[in-house]
Amino acid sequence: MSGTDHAKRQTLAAKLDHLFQAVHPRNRSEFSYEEVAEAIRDRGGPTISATYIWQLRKGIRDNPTKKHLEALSDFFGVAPAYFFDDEAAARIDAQLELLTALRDASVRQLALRAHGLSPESLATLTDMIERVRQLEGLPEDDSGDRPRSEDDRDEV
Amino acid sequence: MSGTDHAKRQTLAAKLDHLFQAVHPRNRSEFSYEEVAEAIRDRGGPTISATYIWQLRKGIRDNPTKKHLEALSDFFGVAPAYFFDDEAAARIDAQLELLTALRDASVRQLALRAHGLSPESLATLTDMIERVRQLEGLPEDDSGDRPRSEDDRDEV
DNA sequence: ACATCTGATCAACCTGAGTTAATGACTTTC
DNA sequence: GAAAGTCATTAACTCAGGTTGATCAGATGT
Repeated sequence: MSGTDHAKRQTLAAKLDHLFQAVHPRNRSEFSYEEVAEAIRDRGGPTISATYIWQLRKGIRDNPTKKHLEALSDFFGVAPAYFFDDEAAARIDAQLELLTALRDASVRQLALRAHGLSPESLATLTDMIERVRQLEGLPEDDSGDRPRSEDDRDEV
Repeated sequence: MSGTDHAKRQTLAAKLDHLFQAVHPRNRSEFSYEEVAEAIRDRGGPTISATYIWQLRKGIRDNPTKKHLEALSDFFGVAPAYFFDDEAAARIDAQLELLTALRDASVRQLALRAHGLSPESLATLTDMIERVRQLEGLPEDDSGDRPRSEDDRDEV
């Protein structure tokens, strides 16, 4: 809200933590640090130790090198800008949120069945869902976002 | 033109070199390494040595840390993505090229006078300029870009 | 209850990112 | 034309970025 300067409030650790939570294979828990490290090595990236990834996530180390930033952003399927620009991070987070939602098989099913309905019907249904959310005591939606799929990763 | 994968051909050194050439104060030559280092320190950035900036530009060192990338991109007035994504770099380069052109007082004058002319007249004039370029043996233009000014730096 | 495995955390260590100080080339000034 | 200044380049060194190996906590099996 305050705005003397533009960025930096969201720490690297927080962003990386968010990525761990948001992107991981279906019906599995988060990636382990070892898995991430190994996957990065395998796909031709630089060597990176599991411990170091942990340190970054916990905030013990911030300030990784260019190559490690590239490797991590590549692995999690986000642009390197994610770790710099907070605005870009917010935009990407919106997409990640969608992907997180789609990990729920029922939600996925619902989305698939909704495809092809008329705009009017969709609007009505969205209204109804909002009504139900209220009944269940869930938070209101305030995001005016539009999903985009640029490059599907195998894991989501 | 070839396109097995998408990025990385443009080295960090080349990009930094480009920045040095493109952005510097009017009627002055490039910034010295000491000037850049000092300016970065002064504006509250991390400490960075002139020698190191030189090493990065010459390609002796690539792989700077996050903080140094932020500092450099901030100083030159480009997004950090400039050093990562080649596509973003190309876009930003188009803007920088314009700014470089506008350092020439005559070109600036020409641009100002052209403002307000009808699209037809502008098209005709652009054609004529292209003709003159050919006569003078200058390279053809192949970019279909549109300038944008997002944030004017005091030096250009 | 014990053995084994897997993954997070800790602590000691090592390498390369980044600095400092010296050298040389090239101007400028008195 | 010698002195003083500026800036790119080199080489030697320091320290923080990053690794390795050990330890701890929980899960799973027998």
